[in-house]
Amino acid sequence: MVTIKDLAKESCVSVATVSRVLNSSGYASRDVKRRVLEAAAKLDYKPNEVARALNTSRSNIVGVLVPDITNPYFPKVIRGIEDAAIRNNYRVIIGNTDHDAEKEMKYLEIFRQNNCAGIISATWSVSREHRADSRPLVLLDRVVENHISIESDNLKGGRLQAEHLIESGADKVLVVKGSSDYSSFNNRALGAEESLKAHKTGYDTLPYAHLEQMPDEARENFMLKFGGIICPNDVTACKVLKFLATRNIPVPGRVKVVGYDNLDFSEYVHPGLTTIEQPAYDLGSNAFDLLMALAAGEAVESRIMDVKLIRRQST
Amino acid sequence: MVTIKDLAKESCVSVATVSRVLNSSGYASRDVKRRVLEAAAKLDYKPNEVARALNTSRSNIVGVLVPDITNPYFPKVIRGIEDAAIRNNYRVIIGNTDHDAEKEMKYLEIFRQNNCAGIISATWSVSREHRADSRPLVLLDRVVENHISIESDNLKGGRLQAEHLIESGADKVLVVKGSSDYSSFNNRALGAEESLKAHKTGYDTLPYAHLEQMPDEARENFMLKFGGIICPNDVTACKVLKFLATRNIPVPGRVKVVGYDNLDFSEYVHPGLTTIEQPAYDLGSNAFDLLMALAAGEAVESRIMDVKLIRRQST
DNA sequence: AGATTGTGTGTAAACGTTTACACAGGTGAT
DNA sequence: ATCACCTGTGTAAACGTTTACACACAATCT
Repeated sequence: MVTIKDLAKESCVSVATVSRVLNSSGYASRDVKRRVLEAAAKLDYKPNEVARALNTSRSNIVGVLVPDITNPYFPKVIRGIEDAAIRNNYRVIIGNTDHDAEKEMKYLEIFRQNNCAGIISATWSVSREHRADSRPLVLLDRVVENHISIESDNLKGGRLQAEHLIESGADKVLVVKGSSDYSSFNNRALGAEESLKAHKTGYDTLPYAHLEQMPDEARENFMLKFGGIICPNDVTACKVLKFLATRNIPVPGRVKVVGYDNLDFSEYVHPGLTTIEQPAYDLGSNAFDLLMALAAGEAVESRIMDVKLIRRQST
Repeated sequence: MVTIKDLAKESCVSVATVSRVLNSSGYASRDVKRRVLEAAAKLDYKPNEVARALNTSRSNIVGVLVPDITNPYFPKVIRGIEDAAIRNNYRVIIGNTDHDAEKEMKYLEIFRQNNCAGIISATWSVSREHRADSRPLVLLDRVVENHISIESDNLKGGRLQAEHLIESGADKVLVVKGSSDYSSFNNRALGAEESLKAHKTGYDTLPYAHLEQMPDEARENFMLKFGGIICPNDVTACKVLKFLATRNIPVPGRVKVVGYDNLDFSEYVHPGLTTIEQPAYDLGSNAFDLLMALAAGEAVESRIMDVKLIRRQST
């Protein structure tokens, strides 16, 4: 491994000077600068990030916490973070928490042990434990008092879902709910209910978990009471679509279905899934930008990103 | 941050002794052991991984290279790696290479700068550049001479696809090919063709890229020449399914479709996709185990994992 | 002329570990 | 009694950086 010492020897200056030239901090004469830079190029010098992190107590690694990378919503978000990170010469360590507070804490500890520069978290119980830690933190898709967060406009998304169904002529609507642990799911349902009430459209709500455990016969009968179904995300919507197809219930003829997320494969199911697009990738890259601003001590504000309706054949 | 020095002070021994106790290396009296361990518990000491990595020139981070985490096949693999890593007190840094050799090199450099313990790579051009590096390397889903690799049995998978179609009574079969840059895709097609020949079943092959750019009319007519379609992966299969549904071609009545991967959503498309399941998660965790064995200097051999047919309604 | 300021460079400490080496005391064999 | 060896502990160097501090010299100001 070629170190700063090799450069010092090669260019006949001290390591301090080399460091200063490389980081453009402090003074250096034209000639010395040239010599150091040439030596660095000649020896193909790359600074050791570990040594740097040790010295400055701050690595260029950011920790990212997600419930489960296997959930198809997250890869895009992560890719957004990763790309932004690399552009800024940062790396990303991902932790899957499985909604488990203990795993979260374990990862937080790991991030600390690695002198991570900051944390982006899409899971829920962090904030309390995080208080002991002074590392910058950006919350993704969940809002907690006194923390910077970034999310998409879930209320609006919910409203769009409902309005679209109403416009498409659905008489009575079923609002399928996601896990109530997440503010994002709650807000989507809230937005939808708000619109349905405003338009005086009849509706019912039901957590997906309940729907799933109903026997097929009962589930079919229950669903047939509605002309439109609002789902908390596309995965759920696809399961609903699948069920309806299996029971030979025409979509959108008999019942219309609208999802949320606009996952890649929502385009490929049949009928194509009408859904709300959230800018998953941008959510990730903006989260990273916020984190950097935070780390730089800038005044930053939480951000809400816009969503839009994607019309397809399921409505 | 509580350091080894604090422990030394607290338990009235030198830092060297503390380090030895903590790592169970070298001697230590019963009493000293107890005092150090108690101090560590009392102060909630966690070793700083950066300092350790600097000293030993080996961090407990492994680098993972994938083409694109957004490709739905990879999250499972990565999750497998991640879980195995955490179990062994390792962390994972992921790099998306987008099949770009330059990005690969950049990530390899980054891994080096971070004193990474090893590399798991699912991309193609690494091996040549890697030679300068002595870091342990495990190749995933691709085989290269003189490198340890792990993959699923693509030849067998291809055979299973073909045999199943033949059994289901498909007269003539279309083998849709994936990118020829990947040995995995090539082997799948090879296995399929092998079986088709053995059973004297007529077939044709076509890269998916070609299929995709045909006008709808022509594509329909072309597809209707076959009773069965073999796809290189589930994403492709879903696109094909979608096209057939749009053109009102009955599946499996008129044409049967078989995919490869058994992604989560393959169960939720309609009709449910018959496919080959590869153990993505286990591929990942086994890759990590191989890497550890390699790093420990053990003699390890490349591994091939079994695949199996998942029957659903598309055939 | 002397004081002040700006520029350029080196010395050495620090970050938090691990580990080679030295040394001391105890045990058992000769 | 001498030697060898094992056990237990401390000192200090090393890993590759950054940076506080000191110093030297030149230019500018009074």
